[in-house]
Amino acid sequence: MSARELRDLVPGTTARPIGVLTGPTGTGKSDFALRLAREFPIEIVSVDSAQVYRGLDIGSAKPDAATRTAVRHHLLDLVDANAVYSAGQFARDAAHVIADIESRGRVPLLVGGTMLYLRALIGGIASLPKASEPIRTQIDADAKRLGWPAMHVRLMAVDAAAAARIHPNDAQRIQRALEVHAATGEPISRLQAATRSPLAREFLCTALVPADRTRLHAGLAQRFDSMMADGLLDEVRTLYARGDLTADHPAIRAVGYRQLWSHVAGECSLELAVERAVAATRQLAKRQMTWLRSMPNIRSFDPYDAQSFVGVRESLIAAFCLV
RNA sequence: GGCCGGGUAGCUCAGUUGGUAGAGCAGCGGAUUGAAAAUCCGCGUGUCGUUGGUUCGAUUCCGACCCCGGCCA
Repeated sequence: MSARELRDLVPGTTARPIGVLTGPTGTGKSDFALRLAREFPIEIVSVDSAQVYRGLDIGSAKPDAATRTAVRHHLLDLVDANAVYSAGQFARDAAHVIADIESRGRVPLLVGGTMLYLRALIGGIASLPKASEPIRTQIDADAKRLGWPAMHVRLMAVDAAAAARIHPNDAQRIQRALEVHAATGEPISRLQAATRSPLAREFLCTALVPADRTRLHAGLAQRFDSMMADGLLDEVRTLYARGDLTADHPAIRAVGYRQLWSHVAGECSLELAVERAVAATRQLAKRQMTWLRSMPNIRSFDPYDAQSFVGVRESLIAAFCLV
């Protein structure tokens, strides 16, 4: 389908659709994107919650300097490893970067597997207050005293709709809902109901989804081994040696980093840390595939099928061709 | 070769005073709105090493055999 035909199908769409290449970790999304960039005037917009952190290079599979010189990449190395980045920030940053790329006559291609970020950009994310340390500290203190189920009861009193959706054991979401209520006086469920997309654009979503999970699992183990060979442990030691980071920082909670961190901290053997890291990678891939199954209008290809590149290219071409 | 431990879910192990068994991890399914590579929810039939015996009934008791540790020769 040409871009023009697609525009005809979607009344009111004036611009070219935005191409998205996603899929679980370790399926070769970046390689596909780089190949496409040889043929089209593409700039890559990373959709990756770990690659935004400076200092997380090997374990986040961040493209190296040579690759970044050859093809321009965006939304990498945005913040320090001690910072807290977010889906809301991503949606804003991505919208700006896309506008910038297009203003220069180039074509953005979104590449990555952080599905919440993708959803925040495509489907939008409510205008909510950002995280507040003082409020979270207070909520944590109460929770420690009363337990999270009691905090869930408290949430039920101020926001029954949110409480109904959030499990009494889901500390993270209970905390966020209480935080938003404390900061705004409004129930988070009401604010979320007003969600709108920051970009009034169509997205052409294409995914690399392995049909054979056994093969994916073998590939993930292999990829972790090669990250270790590339010096991942030293990278984690360097982060550890800074002294200002803890296991609670989002960057250190990332797959691979978290497990090696606990080894560096003397909590488990390297062998066990590696085994746990590889298992965590499999679990991440599984959760990503769960997101993918529920995403409408997405075209999937098997990364292990040699013909898939052709399909992915065809699938995205309406986003790349100028009209 | 002898003695002692052990052989139960993919892995590590618990348990059944005899009525065919359950935890953690892994795996699988799901949710997902500023931590999301996060967080949370749900899913447990497996020749209870093999084979004889006792018994209404054996994974459980007894015998033999096989395998894995350890000690002794």
